[in-house]
Amino acid sequence: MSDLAAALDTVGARWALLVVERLLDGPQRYGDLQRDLGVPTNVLATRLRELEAAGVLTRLPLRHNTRAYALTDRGLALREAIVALARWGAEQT
Amino acid sequence: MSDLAAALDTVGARWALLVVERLLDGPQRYGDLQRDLGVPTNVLATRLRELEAAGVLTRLPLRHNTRAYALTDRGLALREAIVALARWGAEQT
DNA sequence: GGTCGACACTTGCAAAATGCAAGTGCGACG
DNA sequence: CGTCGCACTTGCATTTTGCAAGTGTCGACC
Repeated sequence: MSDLAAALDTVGARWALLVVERLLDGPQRYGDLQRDLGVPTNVLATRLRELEAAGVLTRLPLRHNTRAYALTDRGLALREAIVALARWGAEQT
Repeated sequence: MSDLAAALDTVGARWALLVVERLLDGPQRYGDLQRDLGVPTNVLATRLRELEAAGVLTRLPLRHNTRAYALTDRGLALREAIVALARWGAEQT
């Protein structure tokens, strides 16, 4: 499997990169991600589980039933790729 | 819609970026893409149609019922993003 | 002139992913 | 004790993806 295929295998699912992009601004809570992105709640829960399993993000317990999601170093390393893709998306010629 | 969401809207579908990556090496024929990538033929046909409609690639007629797919400038502009993603995928720490 | 093979798809259908709406558990607060 | 906010889960319809087989066309060969 090529390197690109490997990358897409972990962050190629729908909403995955958008979640990571949102977390580039710092840790966010579940409800914030849901409202900001408009992602269906069950899909968000699935993605967060997958991205955590892939070592892209971690859960930070805040209070009782409140936690925040934060990028790991591996997650932060996606910044370049996300910026490149976003710039391409902005060039609607 | 954010720039990233716009980008993913056109190249976020499964196999789309892998097709583009393959075309970075130069124009390829349908059968080549299919064999090299292992993508299901109906999905490949759909992606090529979508990517052509999005202005990412064009069809080059070669002989009778043979044509090649080549990236447009807009398609070539994806190189940076693809390289960044592939490098991230290669860093399996 | 008929047959065969290569090429680029299309079609039919099953499986998986996604989306929507409603429901669940649980601690805090009144 | 009841209600609220938060982080999910669950059930089900819709869409996407994948697999296998079939179609049309043209050139080469017999």
